[in-house]
Amino acid sequence: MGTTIKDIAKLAGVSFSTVSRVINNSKPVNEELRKRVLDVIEQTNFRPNAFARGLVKNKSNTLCIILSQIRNTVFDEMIDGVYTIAKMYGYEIMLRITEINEDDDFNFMNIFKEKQADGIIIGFLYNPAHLDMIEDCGIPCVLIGQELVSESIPSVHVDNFTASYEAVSYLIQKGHRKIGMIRGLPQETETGVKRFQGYQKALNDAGLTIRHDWVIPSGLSVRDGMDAVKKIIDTGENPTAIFCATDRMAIGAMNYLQDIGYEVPGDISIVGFDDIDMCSVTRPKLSTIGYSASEMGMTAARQLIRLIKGEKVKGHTEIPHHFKERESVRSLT
Amino acid sequence: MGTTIKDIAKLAGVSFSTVSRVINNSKPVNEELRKRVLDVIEQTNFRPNAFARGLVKNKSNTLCIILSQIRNTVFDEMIDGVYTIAKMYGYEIMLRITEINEDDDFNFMNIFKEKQADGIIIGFLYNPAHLDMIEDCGIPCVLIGQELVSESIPSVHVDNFTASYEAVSYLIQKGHRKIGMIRGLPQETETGVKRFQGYQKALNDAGLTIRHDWVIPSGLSVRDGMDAVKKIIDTGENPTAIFCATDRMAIGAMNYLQDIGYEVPGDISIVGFDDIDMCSVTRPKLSTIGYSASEMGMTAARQLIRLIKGEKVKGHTEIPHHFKERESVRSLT
DNA sequence: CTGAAAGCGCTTACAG
DNA sequence: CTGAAAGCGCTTACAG
Repeated sequence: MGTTIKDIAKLAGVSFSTVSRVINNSKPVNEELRKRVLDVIEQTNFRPNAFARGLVKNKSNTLCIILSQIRNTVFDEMIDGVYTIAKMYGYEIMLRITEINEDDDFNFMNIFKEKQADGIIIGFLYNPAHLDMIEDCGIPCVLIGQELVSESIPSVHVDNFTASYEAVSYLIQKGHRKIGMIRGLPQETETGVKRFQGYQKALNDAGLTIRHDWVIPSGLSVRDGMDAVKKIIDTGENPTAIFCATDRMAIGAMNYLQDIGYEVPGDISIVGFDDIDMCSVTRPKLSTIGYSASEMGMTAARQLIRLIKGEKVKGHTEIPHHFKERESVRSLT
Repeated sequence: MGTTIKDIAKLAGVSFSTVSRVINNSKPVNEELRKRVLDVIEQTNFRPNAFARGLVKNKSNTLCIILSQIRNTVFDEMIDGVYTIAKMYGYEIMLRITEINEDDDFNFMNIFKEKQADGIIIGFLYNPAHLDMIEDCGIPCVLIGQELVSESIPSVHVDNFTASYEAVSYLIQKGHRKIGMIRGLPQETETGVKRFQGYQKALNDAGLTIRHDWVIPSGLSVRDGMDAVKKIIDTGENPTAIFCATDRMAIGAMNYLQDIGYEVPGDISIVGFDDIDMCSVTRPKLSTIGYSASEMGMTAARQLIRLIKGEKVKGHTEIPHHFKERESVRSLT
């Protein structure tokens, strides 16, 4: 358990500089010595201490991912993507789940200062002002899923605004005029804001006005979606369609409506966002906006690794989206 | 960026031993000096290098979680639970996703040998023989979600066997005699094996024989569930009920059956396992076995931290389960 | 190609 | 209560 390079050196009858060299393949070493060292390492099952190595090399070979939450999001897929790439390049992954409103909020930078990670993928940023601080520190870092504008910090995301615009325009094209929205809590994510703005723009462009009591800020879970539609129904007048900022909300909404005797899409049409696997399994199947979350994760990881290596990185990468027409929207025309 | 303890010491006009002492609160320090040091730390935004600290203290304050996959599982909730507790005790979290059949398989021990983590939560173990090696190494480690027997390695899991037994017994009690199962790939998890054994026992106890062409090994996703149920239908004779090892499989199965014109539960009843949020949102709502995955994560984290601290830990913790009766089972009596 | 030495940034006995 | 010194386990110039 406490084997060190010195032990290996002694057993192999060489200096520990030599051991280090064969471990790192950093300098040519006589074949015979190399073999001796390798044998001993094999036998003792030796692994060099990452602290000592990190201390001198000043890098940890780990990537940190900062999230607000892992449940009810599409982050599991993203993490999967990040992991796939990280592994290829020999990086480990560290997770940091920072709840909103926590003092912990900006402390994630410490993980970098402490050298625990070589770079950070930020899936969530409460305070955009922090961007400046990150820029100043020169920390290798990429934003994922968010569209905060920063010249120097790369980001990977879908064009939430356009995607939402298209989805709502689709509803309008299908003859809908009374369109509500279940949106993310505006304090929480830029993503949520963009999705709302796309909705807003689509309505405006069609000459429709927003009914603010049909726009419900909500948490992201199925349960939250249920609660949110209820509020819309409680206004006493129903929209003919509801655009939801996430599929989970949409599925919750659909479920609640059906539970109280409405037909979807007969009475009210529903559109979601994310295209999670459950969308094709609800009745009716959910029309939604699809994109690849794992692709997002992979791209973000690639960018970050380049950044760590000091390479130049293209500023913002857009992950393609597409509207998935299924069964949850009724044509009114 | 390169601030060290020495810099702080110089700025505060004290020795760096003193700086270290105020940082760690390890020894009494004169109030005035302490304040001076604290001020400088505040100003410079200093954080001690984790490598150096880890090197001397020989601990990393991080917990590693080993998983086979994060998608299509209940691991996002578990991770959430682990995180909650880890944070309370000042631990960071490191993720390791080890695909099955990888040479990487057992290499996860390296992460411990390299001192990257103080302990490991194993959510997946390909080769039970590895348990012995873990025991031998004396690595603080707890098994989560798995029921591999080991005297010395604690585990946290639901009683998969009993839970499955109860679910299938419920079906039998409802008058079902022809009961199929969509199970996990037997090579993959102990969990899957236990769930199958519960099914087996329930059938045996009721004097029913298993029709092996109605038992389909399958991946865990919705899509996999669809494919699996197709195989059952393709036998030409239908069971009246199908027990599925995960909700996702169950939801996929239900969906496929409905797509090809069957009624659930009219023609075929379906039962799942996990009680994910989507269960109450399908039509019909899915009857399933519920338990708290985040509770599992929390318990595992607590056990692991105790283990790390050298405290005695109770061997195996069972997370309670309960059958959730909803709408996907028809009574045949 | 190889070894002895310095140093990475901390913590912690050891003196005082 | 405080400082100087040793040491944690590596890597990497520096000589040879």
